[in-house]
Amino acid sequence: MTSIDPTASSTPPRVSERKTRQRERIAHCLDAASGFQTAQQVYDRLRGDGTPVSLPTVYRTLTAMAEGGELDVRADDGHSAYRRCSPDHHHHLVCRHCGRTIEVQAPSLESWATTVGRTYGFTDITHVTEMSGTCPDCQEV
Amino acid sequence: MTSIDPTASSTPPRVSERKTRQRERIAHCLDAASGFQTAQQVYDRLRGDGTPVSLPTVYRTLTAMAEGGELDVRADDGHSAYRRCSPDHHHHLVCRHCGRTIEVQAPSLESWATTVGRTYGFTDITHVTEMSGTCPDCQEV
DNA sequence: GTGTTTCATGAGAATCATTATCATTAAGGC
DNA sequence: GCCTTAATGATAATGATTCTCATGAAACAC
Repeated sequence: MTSIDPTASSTPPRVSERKTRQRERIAHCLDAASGFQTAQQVYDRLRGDGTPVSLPTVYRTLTAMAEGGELDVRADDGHSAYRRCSPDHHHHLVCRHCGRTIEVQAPSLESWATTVGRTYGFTDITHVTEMSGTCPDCQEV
Repeated sequence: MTSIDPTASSTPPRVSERKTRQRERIAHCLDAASGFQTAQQVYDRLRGDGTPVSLPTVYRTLTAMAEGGELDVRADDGHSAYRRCSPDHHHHLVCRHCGRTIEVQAPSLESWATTVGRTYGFTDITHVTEMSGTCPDCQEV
């Protein structure tokens, strides 16, 4: 009944990612910004640059990138904001005034987190640290 | 034209917080849960308990509590989720399966964050750390 | 280069969480 | 108990995000 026709070309499930101009531009827009951006901001910026793109495409692309681990997501008031994030583990130091973001490596934190987790019987520990402060440029009054 | 009547009683701006049954119940609902809850979840739960409350009230109360620093906010997919959070500084250890949350004190982290921030010229450093893992109860297969 | 397949895009509508409006209710102080 | 005023609830409105489906363009085979 449910036998599969062996002559049929069994197309393996493919999750291809076609390279389109829109995706390139969206990725580039995220690279250029140092902080979080909402989908609407990315959209406005691209339209301002003369890149033809639609809002649904921006949403789709951002969501896909976030699922692929390329982006950090944050709740910014009622809506989501996205930030480029290198795949290797690290932490962030964010200026709370201008939004400038610095990625920080912190090997000592890794072992610390694992130790703390073990204390409570937790395994498979991962962690995220965000630091906020005032950056040098924003300290001048 | 636009002069203000000096005889009018100049009521000073007051920000009082009246104690109502709804607010008590919402706060209690947050205390009872160990993890994040959305406004809708809080609403459903209270209605299930027979507490008469409206969705706008839940939203208003959660927003007010979050602004008052009593709650943590997180983007859960498209909507916001709230979690009770004691006012003194601490960190969280969250089970990624059942959502159970443990608050962890970590004095050494404080000085570490400040040091890292200073390295980059940042001042007034604050930080947030979230650890995820598998709790003992969820490890049994 | 041309044809074919299939995924990505865009325009618009639809969905759904969240917020605003406003009449009504009930705290808190007298 | 009365008064003032903030809180609530019902409903509508807002607005971000997602869905639908027809069209356009990559990727690939020939």
